[in-house]
Amino acid sequence: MLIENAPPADGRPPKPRAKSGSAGSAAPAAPPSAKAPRTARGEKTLRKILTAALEEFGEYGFSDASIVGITRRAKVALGTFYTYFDSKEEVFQGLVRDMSAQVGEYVAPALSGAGDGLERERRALAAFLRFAAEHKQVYRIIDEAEFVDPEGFRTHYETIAERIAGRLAEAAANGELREDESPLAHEVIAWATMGANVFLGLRFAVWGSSDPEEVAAITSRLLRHGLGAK
Amino acid sequence: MLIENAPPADGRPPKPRAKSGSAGSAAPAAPPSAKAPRTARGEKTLRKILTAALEEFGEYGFSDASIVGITRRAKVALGTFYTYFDSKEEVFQGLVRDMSAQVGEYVAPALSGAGDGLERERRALAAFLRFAAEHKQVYRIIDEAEFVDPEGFRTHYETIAERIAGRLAEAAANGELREDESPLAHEVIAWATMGANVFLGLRFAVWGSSDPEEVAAITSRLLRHGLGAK
DNA sequence: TCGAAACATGAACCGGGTTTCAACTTTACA
DNA sequence: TGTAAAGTTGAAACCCGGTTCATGTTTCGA
Repeated sequence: MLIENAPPADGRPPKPRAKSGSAGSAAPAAPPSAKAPRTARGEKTLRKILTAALEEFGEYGFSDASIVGITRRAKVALGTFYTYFDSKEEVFQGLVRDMSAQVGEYVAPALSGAGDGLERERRALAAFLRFAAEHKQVYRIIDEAEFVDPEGFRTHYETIAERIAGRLAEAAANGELREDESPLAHEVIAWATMGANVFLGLRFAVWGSSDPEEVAAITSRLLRHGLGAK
Repeated sequence: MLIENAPPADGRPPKPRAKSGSAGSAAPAAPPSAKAPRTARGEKTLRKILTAALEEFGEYGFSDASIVGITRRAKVALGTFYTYFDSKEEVFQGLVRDMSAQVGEYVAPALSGAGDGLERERRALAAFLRFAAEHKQVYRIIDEAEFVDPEGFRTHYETIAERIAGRLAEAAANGELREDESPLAHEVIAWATMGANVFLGLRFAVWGSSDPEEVAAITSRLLRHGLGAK
């Protein structure tokens, strides 16, 4: 019986995992390791491929999506794909990092402006729900990253959780929050909040389409006052 | 041509989705459509295959998992697999339904006993976290169901959300909860709670291993009193 | 204008995993 | 004990999509 991710009983060779391209947060698109385009034409083609990949992966999911499908959508030849990416995994990774950043950029503006910490959190959720409704493929891709690009997936959520925790700490320092002595508290609350947001997005933006403001308002009351009577 | 699941823009043939076996909640294991074993020997073999499949999928994920891998673990011949299942997708589906039920059964006992509604919810979360820690493969499989068996995935979470919402309604009827006039409120809160629980499981039980009671306690305070000062 | 580097093309290669199947073994039951 | 049904076997057919590569085209700086 398995202990903790014990190595397989038999000697199955571990899957080579493509090393993550540095990518960083430079240009809008996410060019991979050492295959960045050197030309205006190349730049354009790369962007076409990334857009096509987003659609293809968003529609079919990773394994049913095909490179041919991507290049057909992008209206380039099959081989062109390999001018910019080493493998199917690699585009996917590029996409995950790109999309991850995009969510952040979309939500950021909601964080500035009037109101206390919890009010900012409310606006962040509303923004996130709007984003999810408008970009359902992105949602799917980030979810599937758990399996195709675990590192990217983890980084994505850890980053968000840290941001939330940071804001909580700030609000706490301002005396806006009830105190919770547990050292784990901030992190737990951050992950709880994030999980709530993600599932609300899935249910009320991707699957259904309720008013983001209303959903955010209800959740915000929950976060501020809790459910207990009195 | 299919109506639901609108066809892709181009003429790509829609993936045939195996019709879900009735399965129901009869025997412990989840036998598929019309291939249930008729013999003690068969029953045993089926169980071996299901156990092996759980390990294989849990370890490698759906697409990297292989039928050969499953049958090797189960110590049966490759062909035997097809005595019980029509395809790789079908075992996975069977597993999802099985695991979904298992989570429910594990958590159920925590719901009876002393305490008000929110206290029961706290115990449910603690139980869930224990389950997640002990069955990381299950966690992974249910997550991956979003892509391999969307219907099973959706059913799983809708069922849980309904249960939570039901308990909330009950607690509300008992006057235990602050009132929220919005008609959406119960459902939103149920999904928020569920999402929080799932992410807490991922972070503090699957990835990390914090004390379930502590995590549940923090979350419970959040749910009861909120974060607001005073 | 010219040449080298960047880019584009798509047929063919290739490997691996799913699924089939005909022969064989075990079980159930009269 | 006999035999039909249930179950088992694993080699091989089959399929399919990722990846390669030799050839042709475009870009761009000198």
